[in-house]
Amino acid sequence: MIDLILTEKFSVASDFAKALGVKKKAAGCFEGNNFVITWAVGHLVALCEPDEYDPGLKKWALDTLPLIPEPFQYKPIKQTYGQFKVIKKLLTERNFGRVIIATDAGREGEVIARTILLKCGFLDKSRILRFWTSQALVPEVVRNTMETLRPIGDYDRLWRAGYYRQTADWLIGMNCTRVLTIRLKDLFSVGRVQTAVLALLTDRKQERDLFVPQTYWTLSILFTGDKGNWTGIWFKDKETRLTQAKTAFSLYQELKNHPLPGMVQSLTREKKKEMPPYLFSLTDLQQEANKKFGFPAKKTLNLAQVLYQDKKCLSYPRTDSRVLGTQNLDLVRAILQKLSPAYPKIFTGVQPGQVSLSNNRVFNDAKLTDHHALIPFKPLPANASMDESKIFDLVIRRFAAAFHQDCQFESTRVVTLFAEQTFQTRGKVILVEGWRQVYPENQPDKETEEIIPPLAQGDAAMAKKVHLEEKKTQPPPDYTDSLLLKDMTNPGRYVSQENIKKFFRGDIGIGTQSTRAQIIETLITRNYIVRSGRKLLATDKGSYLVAALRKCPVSSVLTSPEETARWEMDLNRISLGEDTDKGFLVNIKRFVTAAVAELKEAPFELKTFKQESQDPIFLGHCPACSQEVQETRKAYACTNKNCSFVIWKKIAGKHLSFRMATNLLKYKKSGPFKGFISKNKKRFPASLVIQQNKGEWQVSLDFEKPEPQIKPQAPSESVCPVCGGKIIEGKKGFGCANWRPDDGNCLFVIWKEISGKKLTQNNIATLLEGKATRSYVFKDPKGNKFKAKLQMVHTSPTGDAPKNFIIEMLAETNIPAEVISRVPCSR
DNA sequence: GCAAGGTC
Repeated sequence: MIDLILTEKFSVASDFAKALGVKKKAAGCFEGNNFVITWAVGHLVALCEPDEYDPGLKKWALDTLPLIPEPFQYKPIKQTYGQFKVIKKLLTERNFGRVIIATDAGREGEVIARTILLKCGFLDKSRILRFWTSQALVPEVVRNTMETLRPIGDYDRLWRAGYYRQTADWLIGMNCTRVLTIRLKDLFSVGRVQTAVLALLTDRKQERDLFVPQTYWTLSILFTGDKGNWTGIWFKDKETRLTQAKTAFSLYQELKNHPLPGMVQSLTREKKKEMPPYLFSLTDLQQEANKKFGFPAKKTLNLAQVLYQDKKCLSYPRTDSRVLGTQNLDLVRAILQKLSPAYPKIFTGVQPGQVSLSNNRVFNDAKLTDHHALIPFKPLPANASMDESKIFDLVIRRFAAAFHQDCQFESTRVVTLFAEQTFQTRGKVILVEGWRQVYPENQPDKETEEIIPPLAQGDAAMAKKVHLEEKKTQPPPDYTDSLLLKDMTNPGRYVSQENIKKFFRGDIGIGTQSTRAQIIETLITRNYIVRSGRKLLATDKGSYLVAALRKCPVSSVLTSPEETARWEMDLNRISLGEDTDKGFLVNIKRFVTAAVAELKEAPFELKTFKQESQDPIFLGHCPACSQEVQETRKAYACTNKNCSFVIWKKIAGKHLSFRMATNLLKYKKSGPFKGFISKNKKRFPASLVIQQNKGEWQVSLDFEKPEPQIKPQAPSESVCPVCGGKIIEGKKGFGCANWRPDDGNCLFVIWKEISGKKLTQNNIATLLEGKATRSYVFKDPKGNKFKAKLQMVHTSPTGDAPKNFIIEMLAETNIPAEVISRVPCSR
């Protein structure tokens, strides 16, 4: 008999095919060796829209609410109908011995499988088995798990929890959105996740608006003694702040005029350890990329998806886990072997002893969720973009760090007594770098780090200088993607009850890995929040919605992360079978009915909202004048008023996406694309080019065969990556034309000669594009020859200096490989 | 015109 295997996505199906020796690929499935392996594309089946129950519900009207379908119905999703048909055909036309469900091991995976089976009318549970593992699907894991298939009935509870999640979200979303939109006369979407997240943002805004900074003072003394200098900060009862001006100034005077030396009162040295960070979950990666590079959560997800799907060098990115399964030890060994020679500096400190199952910060089955942590599979392919390589770099460093030893340091605390007051000095000396050697840029700054002389108790301390500093208390910071993701993952801090708090920490969040980035974008498109630089700020419209809901005792629950996370906890209990679950949906229906009734009657004050101005997003630079090009309603147009350059969004009947326009600007040529429509309504393919026509820069269609990507021929056709100015040739380098102080004093330059190698114009053009050159021979200062590639990269160590470029010299074997040396792009 | 959850 032949068995059917159904996976959640194509990549998993191909893992199965490999493990089970199935070669032949039929339409929409693999077949051979007594298996047919097919796949879903995430959800293939969705809950019906209101008007699919009743066409009358197309119109939004108060008297049709609440909408509570009995029973709920499912429909195949249009976009993936093709794959649904393949599965349906297999299930109905062929007689399989067993149907093995191998969707992801979690609640949504169960929903995906069950709704497909339901919609295909395949209900013979005796033949359905569940494949269940969260380990990385290397062939051995697939084969082992195939030996321990479970009856599908074991997962009925999980399916029920998933069904409740799905229907509860539908009921809350459809009903509350409709009633509020009608009552407030403007589109106001409401949902279990989005509204709770919005409330975090509006609360933060309010907190900051109402914040009154308090002035306080700190006092410090630069002490000097036989052994050297150290700075002590005044403290009393663990408090270093002086809140009264009078006290602060009189103490300052007293210390300044104090004639006698003080002495070292106590000195404590403590050895401490810091364990390596956990491997990345998606949210962790998004937070880190946002902090380091300012990437929005969605951008990081997209980049990771490309690295997983196209470049195949990262594992599946949408994961909640920070650990791997114990069956993946050999996989880890193999990966380390592949990566170590490619990135020797990063992997040199890996401890073989840490690559073992006793390292339960890495290998921990109990902490595995649907997927395992995000890890690298192989070196980054050479065709990766700069942004992709940044993400990859974060992941391999995390991976390497996990197998290093702890960082060990000695922390020292000195208390100095002076004028009967106490002063503390803290120092930290790293004894064993351990995993921190993977993050050289994060080392404490040698110059600012206090180096404490080898003091001993009783040493005399002379005051060299007394320093009084006035400071102000700070409000909590505005949300960024990073901070918001953190609070969505860990809403524990919003929970008042201590016992629940524990459970929330880590285990329960608002939204899921796959959707958190999307939720942020949804709030933006609904005009509830705006992006301003790296910040995410609630708009008046967002604050108005939250305030309106909070006036209503029942509906206000939606604005409470605590309450919505509690629902999530109930669902968890249902999936574990720890709860009689009958009440859940009844309660949700009761809630929705009460909320709708309340919102129908509530006395709202109507307000209208203008669309708040967004920070414009630039596509690139204008070929005519080098100013920024920006998206408008109908076009992508130059922001310079005196320049008429424009790329229309519709050309010959075809819509140009933001991405297409961006590429077109960057390479002056993009495509070919299908789907242009001629005057006699025929469809035809063409490329888009930007070229000069009678002195005017224009977009036109090009029917020639596609050429490989066009590079700027000369550096002078490129623009300065710092300020967008023209690049001009100087004696020793190509630099920014805006170098004069009056023009912006831009100091960007690429020197014509680097370590003995003279760069060609082509080299410089390549560098300006952000790409790596081919390998050349260079000479170090001692005259030794070495081979390397050059690539210009963007450095922003603290996030405060966004426009700083350097040229890295990369060892020739791999990209982004070992950086041998760096040359700043600055005069 | 609406949710949240998958995957692309």
